[in-house]
Amino acid sequence: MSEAAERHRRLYEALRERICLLDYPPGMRLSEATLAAEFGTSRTPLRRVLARLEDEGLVRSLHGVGTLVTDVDLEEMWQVYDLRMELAQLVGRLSPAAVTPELLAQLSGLVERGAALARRPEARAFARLNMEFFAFGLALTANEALRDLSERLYFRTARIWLKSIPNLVLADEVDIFRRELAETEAALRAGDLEAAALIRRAHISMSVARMRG
Amino acid sequence: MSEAAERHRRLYEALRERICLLDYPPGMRLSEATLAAEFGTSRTPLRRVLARLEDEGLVRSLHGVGTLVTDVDLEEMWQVYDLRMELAQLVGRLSPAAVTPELLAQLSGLVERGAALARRPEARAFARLNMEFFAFGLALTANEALRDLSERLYFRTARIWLKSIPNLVLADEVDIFRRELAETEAALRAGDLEAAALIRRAHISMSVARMRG
DNA sequence: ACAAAACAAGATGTGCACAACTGAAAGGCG
DNA sequence: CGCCTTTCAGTTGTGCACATCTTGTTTTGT
Repeated sequence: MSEAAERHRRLYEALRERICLLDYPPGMRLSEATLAAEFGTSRTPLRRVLARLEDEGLVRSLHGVGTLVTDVDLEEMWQVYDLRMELAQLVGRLSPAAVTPELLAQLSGLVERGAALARRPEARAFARLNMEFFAFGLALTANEALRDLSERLYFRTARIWLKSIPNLVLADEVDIFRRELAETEAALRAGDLEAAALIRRAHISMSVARMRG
Repeated sequence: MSEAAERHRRLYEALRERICLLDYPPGMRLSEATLAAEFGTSRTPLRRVLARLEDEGLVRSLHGVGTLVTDVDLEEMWQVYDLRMELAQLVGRLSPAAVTPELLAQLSGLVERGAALARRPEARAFARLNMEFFAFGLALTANEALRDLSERLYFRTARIWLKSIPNLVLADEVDIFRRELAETEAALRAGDLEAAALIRRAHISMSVARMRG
């Protein structure tokens, strides 16, 4: 990968994470000049990154105003969740990947970190772990288009989950998440990818219900 | 919409159409300077458009070489078609729209143009009609994310259909397309959006089978 | 004659200066 | 005091010059 592409990916993932972890809350004004200075580039490559984030709906640039972090429209987000659920289930049906020992080992690592999180619950660490579990789920399908679309939708909705945490009981959420991890591990040990996908869908559905309630 | 955004959309749609109608065949080298001159802008806004096309996988920019129209990797495309079929079916289930008289009138227009196409079959006109029918299909769901994703995938695969036409019998394809239009019209007149979605999925599936065969 | 090196043309990537625009604060006036 | 106007600081958008890179050609040395 070229040096320019490398930098683009680095900036893109950094900004996306800051937005999705609410370091840059909805409505916040990002300054191209400031960000460019922070990352040690000029505005030009940075603008290339912001353009991508804008195409993906995470920011919106207004001439003369600034680049604003988009707000999450709840009604639209529930629709996105509807779609995410369907895509999650498709992971089990479209080009399912082989369940390798490496994959199981990776999942065991997540389970362990889930246990650590239960001992000392913390929203931000939870959000990160959640992201990693999502990335793990993507590895279960070889359908690249499905992975791309799922990722796109995930990062589009990731913020509202973190935003809902104050209204929920963090410890309960961690417990539920750990159960999902355990269930997923059981399904994968049995080599049943479709079951794992259904579990994922079920948990997304229940998570939405708790957030809406 | 701002003037800049308007121009962006205009350039984007123009280039996307040229790529998908094979005016710009895979492998063709686009010159930023030439395109900018044609559209009467400088390279800067044009590069913003090319960046978007690159993020969507339609072109690829190589430093020192040029901006190349991507080739369609068949194995990947069949995966995309798998996904398109699922999304097409979802249109009937996720936030189905109301079947309005305007919608039916629009479909009647397409049926009429299908009849005209049958009298004088022509690949390019067929491709355009196909695109419009696709756009019509999107109007059947109110789920904006589903529309976005479907559109993305459609334009990602549109080229291989046009590329396969020489291996198929154009008149037969037109007939099949007209049958799909008629079936869709029947389903919508009955107010059965899910049936219309299933018909769409079935025809995508059969179309892929003919292209692969 | 051939191979390797140097050159040239042309492409995208970058940085900078300026244009266009917005929102708020300051100032003037009834 | 209230309201309109003007000014101003700050932001994104644009155009241009140049850096960097690739490829094909030309030149040169053996």
